[in-house]
Amino acid sequence: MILQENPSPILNEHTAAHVAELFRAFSDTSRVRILSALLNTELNVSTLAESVGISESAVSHHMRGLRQLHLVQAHREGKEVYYRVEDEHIIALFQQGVQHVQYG
Amino acid sequence: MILQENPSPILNEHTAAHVAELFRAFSDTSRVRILSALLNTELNVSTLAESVGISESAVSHHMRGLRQLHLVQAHREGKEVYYRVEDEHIIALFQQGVQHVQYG
DNA sequence: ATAACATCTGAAGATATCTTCAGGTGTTAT
DNA sequence: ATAACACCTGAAGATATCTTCAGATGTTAT
Repeated sequence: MILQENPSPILNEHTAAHVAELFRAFSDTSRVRILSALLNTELNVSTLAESVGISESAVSHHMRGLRQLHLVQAHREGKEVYYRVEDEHIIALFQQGVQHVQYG
Repeated sequence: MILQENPSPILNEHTAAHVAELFRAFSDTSRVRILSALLNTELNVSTLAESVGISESAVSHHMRGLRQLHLVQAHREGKEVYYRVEDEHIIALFQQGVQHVQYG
């Protein structure tokens, strides 16, 4: 007897909310530019602010959100705080979105 | 002479905006649930509304946005309109986000 | 043509988001 | 201790987003 398995039932509210939260992290132009700058290297807040063209305060707010979702890691070096993308999985997810836009 | 190539410069405003727009499509709990329901099959608006637990009007609004981004395709069958995910690339991107949440 | 059903649409209100501003914290040098 | 620099934070205003509501459009059957 073969049990009919539902191939992928609808996500429950709780899981869906977390998935939405993850994608929302990538859903802002400034954050996308910040993350694109962090793909290969780690950078401090001032550098990010200058690269993206927004204030250091705005960068800081964005980084807090990304940090809380464990998408980036921060570490202090003297007066400066350097950020880098947390892991390769995040980079792959982000780049897949970029690729869809560029070569999709 | 070897030219130093910048491995991945920051995305320009225009491209970043498009990437953000793509991810924003996946950044809402209801849309995540809608898309999760559409992973294996195509479904009409009433079915989606019932599955997700929102009004048909709300579903319709969401589908318009997804359609405009070419993330889903619609086709009418009599009185009903069936939606399906546009292509495998979109499915892969979405599932990668789900996986990060579930096993990440 | 009319009725019933399925879907779509624009407007409106509640809520969330993003940036700026003003000031706070942490670090280093004098 | 003070100053200078880098970064963080909460509040506030402008803007965007999501759902609901009321009504429109499209389709099928009678």
